[in-house]
Amino acid sequence: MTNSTAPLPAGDEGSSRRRQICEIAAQLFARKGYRGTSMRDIGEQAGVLGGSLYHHIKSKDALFVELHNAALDAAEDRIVRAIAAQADPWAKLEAACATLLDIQLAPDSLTLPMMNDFREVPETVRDQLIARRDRFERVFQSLVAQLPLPPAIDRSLYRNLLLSQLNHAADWYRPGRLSIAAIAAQIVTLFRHE
Amino acid sequence: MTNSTAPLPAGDEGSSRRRQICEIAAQLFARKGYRGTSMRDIGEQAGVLGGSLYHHIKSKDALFVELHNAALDAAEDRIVRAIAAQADPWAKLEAACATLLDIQLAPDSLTLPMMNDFREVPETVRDQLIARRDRFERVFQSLVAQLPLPPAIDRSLYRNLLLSQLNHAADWYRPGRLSIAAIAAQIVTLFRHE
DNA sequence: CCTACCGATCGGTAGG
DNA sequence: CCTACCGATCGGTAGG
Repeated sequence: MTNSTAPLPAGDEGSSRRRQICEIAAQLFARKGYRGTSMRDIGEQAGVLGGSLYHHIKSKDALFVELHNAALDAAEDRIVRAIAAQADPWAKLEAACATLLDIQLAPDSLTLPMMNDFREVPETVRDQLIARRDRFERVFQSLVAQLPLPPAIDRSLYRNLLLSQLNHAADWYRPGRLSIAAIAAQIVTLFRHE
Repeated sequence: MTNSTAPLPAGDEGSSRRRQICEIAAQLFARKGYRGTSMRDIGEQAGVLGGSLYHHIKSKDALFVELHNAALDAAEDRIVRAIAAQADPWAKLEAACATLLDIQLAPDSLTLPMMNDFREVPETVRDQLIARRDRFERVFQSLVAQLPLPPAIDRSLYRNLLLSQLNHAADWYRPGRLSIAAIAAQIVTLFRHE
């Protein structure tokens, strides 16, 4: 499982160059964060000066929101498909976890590492990111609703804990020791209570 | 349980004013992050201009490292004491989790929310933070080593997952619904497998 | 602790 | 896509 389908929006025109810039920007944002990435950084990777990028994009804010939402669209799509291939509620959960983990940990991931940057981002941007993320998390809400959990477990907390676990895996993950699938399996083992 | 003992280093001289500045800085760093907090912001809260702070501190970097390490010292101390009050390995784990969670979620927490800022920080600073954090995590390493876990569970992964869970709780936690102790209990329930 | 400033960097724009 | 620049902000310093 790799992350090769680029989660980038279809450009409106002159789109091939624009896509290239978006890919570069996504990679930089993912690696160095919103504030840690300057327009000049993006320009440098693209072989132009920072100011020249404004022919293709409206603003840094708008670019980030666009990339973030496109990444969540792609992630949601992959996860929904992975879930559909399973029948058992626990199998569905594991498929969803393995897919999200794969997205978060893929070495070429231009996707979600920026999902947790909320504090780094201007308020107007933050509101848009949170709205999209909340929608994304509904997939997991419905997944958790179907689990035969013991009544003592709080499902809302359970969902938050699981998502937090998956979304921050890149903080501690180092390639080589355990496979991503093995990690997903261990997480689901931990969360499996009935 | 509150977080009232300020985790701040003893000043060398003129220390009362210095302590005050450190408290203000810790609060701002915790709330807005390393890059999101300017020396001028800290000065404003302290009633002086940004440049005036340099009479009390050497640099922004050094201030952040100092606050971070002092916070970890205080956290480690509280956790070690909480563990010592318990005999059973699972009870020890729950005491440690409840304490760390309390530190991370205390509304007046000037402590660890900055523990996860690693990407926001200059490299030389990052290395120092990581070294101190690794030492902190040894407490949990020994805690996990004492648990009667099923052999299928990877203890290194288990520790990383647990710490990630506790350290990022502030991302989703909203006061009012579940108590911090209740959340800690649910986390330990999830992680309890034998 | 302030005034006054430094060199660097930022997002963004005008005008070609 | 570049040149040339804007106003703002940053960490930090000299000199008092």
